Amino acid sequence: MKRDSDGRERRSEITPTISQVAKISGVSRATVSRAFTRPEMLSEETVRRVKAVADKLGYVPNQVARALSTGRHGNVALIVSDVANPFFPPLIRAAQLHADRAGLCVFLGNSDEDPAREELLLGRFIGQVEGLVLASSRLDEAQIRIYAARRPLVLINRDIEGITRVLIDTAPGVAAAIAHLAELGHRHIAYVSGPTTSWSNQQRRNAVRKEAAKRGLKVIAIPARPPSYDTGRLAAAPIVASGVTAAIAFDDLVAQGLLAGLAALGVEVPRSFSVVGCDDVLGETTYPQLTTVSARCADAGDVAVGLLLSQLNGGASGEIRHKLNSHLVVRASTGPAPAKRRSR
Amino acid sequence: MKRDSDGRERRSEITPTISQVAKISGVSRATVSRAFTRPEMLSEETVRRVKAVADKLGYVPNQVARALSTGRHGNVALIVSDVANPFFPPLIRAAQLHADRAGLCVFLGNSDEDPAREELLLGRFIGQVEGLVLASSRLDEAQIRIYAARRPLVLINRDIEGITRVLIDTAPGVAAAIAHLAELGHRHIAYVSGPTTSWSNQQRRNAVRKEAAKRGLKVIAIPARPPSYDTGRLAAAPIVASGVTAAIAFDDLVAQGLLAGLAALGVEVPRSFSVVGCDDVLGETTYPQLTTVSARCADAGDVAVGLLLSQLNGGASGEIRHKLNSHLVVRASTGPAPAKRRSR
DNA sequence: GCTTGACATGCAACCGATTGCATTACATCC
DNA sequence: GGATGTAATGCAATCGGTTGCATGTCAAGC
Repeated sequence: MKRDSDGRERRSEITPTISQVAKISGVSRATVSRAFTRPEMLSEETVRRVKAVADKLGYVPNQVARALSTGRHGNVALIVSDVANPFFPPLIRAAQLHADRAGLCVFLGNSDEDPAREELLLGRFIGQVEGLVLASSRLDEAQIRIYAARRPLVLINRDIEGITRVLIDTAPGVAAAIAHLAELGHRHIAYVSGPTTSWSNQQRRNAVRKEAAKRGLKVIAIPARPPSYDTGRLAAAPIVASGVTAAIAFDDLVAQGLLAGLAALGVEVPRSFSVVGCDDVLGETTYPQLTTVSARCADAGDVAVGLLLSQLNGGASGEIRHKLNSHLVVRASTGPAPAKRRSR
Repeated sequence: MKRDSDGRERRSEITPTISQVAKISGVSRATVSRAFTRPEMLSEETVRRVKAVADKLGYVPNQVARALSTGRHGNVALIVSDVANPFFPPLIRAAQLHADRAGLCVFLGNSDEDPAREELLLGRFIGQVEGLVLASSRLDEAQIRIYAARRPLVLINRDIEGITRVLIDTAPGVAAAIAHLAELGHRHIAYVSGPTTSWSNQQRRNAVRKEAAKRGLKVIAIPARPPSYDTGRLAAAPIVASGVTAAIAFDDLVAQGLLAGLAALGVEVPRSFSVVGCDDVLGETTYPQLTTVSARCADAGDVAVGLLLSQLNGGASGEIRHKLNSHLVVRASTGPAPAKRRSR
């Protein structure tokens, strides 16, 4: 390596190495190494002397070199499909926190819903992490299996047999939402659906259908694709036209758009129409405050990292399929079905 | 290193190394290395052959080993004060994207507004990154200088002399907002203020005062601390009581809360009251859509990484104080001052 | 035919740690 | 006194790459 050639290298001159510490304290490099990693092997006197020298020099063991020799990097990677989607920040935050407590650094990757980009990131990360968490991965199963064979890997909201995964099971919450609407007198409702390929959307749609059938409600499906504020807003017109008195949306963003669309059409919520969201990431900040299904996204991040850690520590690597249940959070966007519509 | 001793090591056996590729393609390790880093030194035929073998084996150069030998890690760190604050995700996303394009991996740190935690993260990152970006750092100046001496470092919304920094200058946008309100006939407005110690809040408050004085508007300040949806909502009552006809909030979250508070009080926006936000992170998803000052937070992330990169590539490391200007985005939460109030 | 040089490739040292296996010194025990 | 054990430390290989400096090959030039 050419040194002294530029600013970066010059900087590293003032970063002391194990050899310098060894020389100054008059011991071998091995001893310095052990003073930090296995001090019980050395005499107290030696440890004290070496550490004193290290302190004076400002020596800190080089993580990179250590990783090369031990294979332990102290890093994990988290790849999400879109940092800016309000579903992810709480998840990221929780994952982060858990990793921090374990002394691990977190690489964050943003796949932008693009499998190719996701794989690129994976390739860059895999060599410098101990494990990976993939949230809402769009990669095909075969690819995921290849990476999972190389490093411990945990999936969030992706259901692949044999790979540790955390699934947010919104079915109970959605069922509760339908029950809630039924009790309020609604007989005819809409499901504003998300991506057809999404595991979450399938879950939610099935839960809506099942519970509605049980309660004798009629359900129509109106798409909002891709799920966003705008597609939610645009769904308002067909929904109102369809004559339903309530709608349950694929996620909070869609629900929020729907709320705006309804307001623009002069439909008052919850007086003349009820809206239920999903994920509970915006609920308190909409007007009216949104009744929604709590998806516990923060828990998902926390649990995923927890499972990863236990796998790293040689925990059982058997089939783990962790389900997070959900519940309904009733706020102000749902109310009794309007009489005139109900009688229709 | 003891191999075969546990799952992790066994896994790494199937991670191909440069030696395996070299052996199979019948060349030296140096040649394989060059096939990836300096292919122009080799014959086309050799490069093709080596790459074919590498592809078949799934070989990817080990970043850690490369970093050890070159001193270049290919990583940068981004530390923010709160991932979950809507201001940051767009910033993170943009920073991420820029780093990605440069082939760099991003460590994300979440300081949770805690200087001690921030320093802990910094210590963990510093040894394995080429540079750092600190957004809204809470660390004291001396600490920041120490780290900046070890690695290229860029600050966002923190103004420390001699350290490269990106400052989001919201003054022009705020001034435009005041002008906008003045033109709509408002004569008496409120500034819903944020944290007193915040650089951004100081900026914004001063801009409001200055422009209002210029236009002969009266301004009162109503605090919303800490800035949040809830404190914004609670500010609605005193604001309405004060008799002003418009308010400009410290950030979008506060503005959104205010919107909700006003609606709860039966005050129609924008018919009888106008609201302006700041940051433009929620504007399109509120109802009514929020008129707000675009703070270009995404640009801040992008520019910060850009500056970091140019510093890494030996660019001028002179005093850089990059200001991002702002502009007003007019949506639906502002309108003409109500006649009855104006005449008051 | 021999020098010259460009081009392609290999050799081996190096980056900064960790760690299995000596080696040394000294105390203990028979 | 010599064998044995144990605690403290050093030696040197290793992790997986990069790179300065040979070395070898072949065609062009004289």
